[in-house]
Amino acid sequence: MSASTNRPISISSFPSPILHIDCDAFFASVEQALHPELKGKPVITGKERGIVACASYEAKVLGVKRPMRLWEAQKICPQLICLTSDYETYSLISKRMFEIIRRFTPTLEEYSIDEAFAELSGLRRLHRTGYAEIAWRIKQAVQKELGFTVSVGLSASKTLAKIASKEKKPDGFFVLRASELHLFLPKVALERVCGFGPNTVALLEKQGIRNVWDYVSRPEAWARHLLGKIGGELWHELRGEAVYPIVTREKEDYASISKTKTFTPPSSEKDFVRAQLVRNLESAFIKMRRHKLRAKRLGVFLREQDFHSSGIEADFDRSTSSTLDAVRLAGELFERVFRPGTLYRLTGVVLSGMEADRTVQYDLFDDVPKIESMKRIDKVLDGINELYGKHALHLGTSLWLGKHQQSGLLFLKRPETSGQHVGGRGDLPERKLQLLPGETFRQRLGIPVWAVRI
DNA sequence: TCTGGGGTCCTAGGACCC
DNA sequence: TCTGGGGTCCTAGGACCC
Repeated sequence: MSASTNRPISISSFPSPILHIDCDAFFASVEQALHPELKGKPVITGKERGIVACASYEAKVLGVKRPMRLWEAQKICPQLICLTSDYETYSLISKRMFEIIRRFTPTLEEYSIDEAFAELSGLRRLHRTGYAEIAWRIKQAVQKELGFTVSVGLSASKTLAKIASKEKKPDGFFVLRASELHLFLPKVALERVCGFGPNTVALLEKQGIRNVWDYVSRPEAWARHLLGKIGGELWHELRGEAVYPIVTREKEDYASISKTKTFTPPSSEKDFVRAQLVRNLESAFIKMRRHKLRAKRLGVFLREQDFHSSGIEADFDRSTSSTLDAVRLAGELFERVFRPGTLYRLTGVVLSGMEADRTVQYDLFDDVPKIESMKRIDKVLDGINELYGKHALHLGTSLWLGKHQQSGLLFLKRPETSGQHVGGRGDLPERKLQLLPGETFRQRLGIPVWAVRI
């Protein structure tokens, strides 16, 4: 179908003008704005993870992409400047951007650290100009005050505005009127729709859908049947009928916290994989406690060499913020997921059912002294780890000790902190504790390890 | 895109209950 | 009793996003 034969979708041109603003290479741009000597140079962030988290346009031009491995990027581009991510600064700049946009319109959604949606309806009188001009002024204000470019799209729905902002990236400005959709959408590839991932695109192509116009030309019922709820919603959004509202209230808390880690080479060694999992569990709990939350539910998953993953979830007896509390359940779930002989490349934990860790409601059967003691242990643990680095003090289970794996012990791997005392109640049989004196670990691992009985 | 890490939401099918 | 129909809740997995 050629564009000229398409009939316009008959709706007013801007029922609710929606702006999407998207920073260009955000992390790298912030670095360049803050350190002018980096301007015009190929810069990436993500050094601490060994991957390219964000590449400046100068780097992109030279073929550096996300998430390329660092050594690969440096091979392509020897003059590449690699920086450690500084999320605190990025968040600060992000907040400033949102504040600038809020000077123009209060209806703002902080969609991600470098993206926002805003509603402009009703603002023409206030600003004494048209929607496109308001959008242009917002772009100019942000760029002037932050010192880097952003791309702006203006259209009739969030989905269309997002397509529009990508249209001329970087430093883009694009107004997509609903009255022009029949001319524009035939040129838009399916994968440009936020919500159409690789699988959906493949499915649509099998149905003979080759671009977004093809999609919106089919009946809504067809879209809903093929792709479910989201299929129907996007069908409307792409026709300029806004379905998704601008969510102005700030996201208050996490719905879930997860930690995953890939290890190479893949392993089928059960104790090793379990150690990786428990390490993730520790990290997730540290993060959760930092945000003063506790979780009701724990999920555990393993990813195989071929990227297939499987996992299960279960509830804790009561919601908890204590790592020690969670180790046993994590172990049980692990036993149910782990399949001998399978090569795994990643473990992950997901904490969900989050609530504020304030009011403690002990019920009749809770072991109150034990809960209190675990809370004290966590406090000491977090304190020491803050002082000496993450995982300086950690659970024995997250050390890989081959067949002599133990849980319920904490290990301190810095000799200088050996004087620290961790209080609490022991709940392991005495003989298990005696099996593994610190000296044994020291010999086995060749690093100073201090077992602390709990 | 042969693939890092942290999130959200949806759904099909099973369990369980009238 | 092997035979309905239907509702709700849960769960594992999928898909997608940044």
